[in-house]
Amino acid sequence: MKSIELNASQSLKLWHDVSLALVRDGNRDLTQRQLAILLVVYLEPPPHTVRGLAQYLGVTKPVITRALDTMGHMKLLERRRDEKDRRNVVIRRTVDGALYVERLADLLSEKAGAL
Amino acid sequence: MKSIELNASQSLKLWHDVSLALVRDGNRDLTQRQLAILLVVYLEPPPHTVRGLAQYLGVTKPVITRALDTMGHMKLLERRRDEKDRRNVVIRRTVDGALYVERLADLLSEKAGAL
DNA sequence: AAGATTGATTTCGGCTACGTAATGAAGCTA
DNA sequence: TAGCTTCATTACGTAGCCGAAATCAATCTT
Repeated sequence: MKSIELNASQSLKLWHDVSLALVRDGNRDLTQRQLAILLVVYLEPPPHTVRGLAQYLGVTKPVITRALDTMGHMKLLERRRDEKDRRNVVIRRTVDGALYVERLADLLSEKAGAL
Repeated sequence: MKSIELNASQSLKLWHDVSLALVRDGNRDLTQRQLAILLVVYLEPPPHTVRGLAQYLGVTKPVITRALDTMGHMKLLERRRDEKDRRNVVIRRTVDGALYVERLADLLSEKAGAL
């Protein structure tokens, strides 16, 4: 496995390179908040609820609801009622979302390797 | 100097951690595009023009103009007429902008170190 | 000097996200 | 079962960014 040494200046360059690649790809779909939410759902252990995400990210619940609307429509994740307590909505991963995150990881990996 | 080994999964976690920190800080000011523009200005050698940035980032010129309006108002960078060819606008760094980028670098460094 | 070209900005109508507050729906309590 | 509490969503008015096309200013061409 390829690996690198990473210092402050290089991590900044990594952020620059990846941001640049995302912008060039026309990746205007997700806001910073939406991407953060997506990563939490895919990198933190489930279950995820609206309230939980809102609290974890330090934003209001409508922010989460709207992000779920948008990303749900993109099929990047999925809402499901919690059958144990039907007030809750459980956010679940999807195949498309997993692919999206995987592509981001590939991009990061590629840019990190090029440092 | 602290340094780490970075693979695909870890770089993804780094992105997650930094995104999360930015969202939690209420860092809702800059869009992904704006941040990308800012980093280009601060990490790539000058001079930077509207046309040059637009071409480099693969966006239209009005996108750059508007981003400069916004970030100029935040004092993150500065417009200046090019005296050699007064059609051009040269984008210059500012103290506030440098501090902003530096804080991002610190954040990245901190999160990278914690991996 | 007239017209074409180049660089940046402004205008336009449209879309998306925002925060706050109100509403809806489910579960809990007494 | 009536009334709180909790979770999520919707409503509402505001603000910002979008792309495309029009405009403005400076320079170049001939």
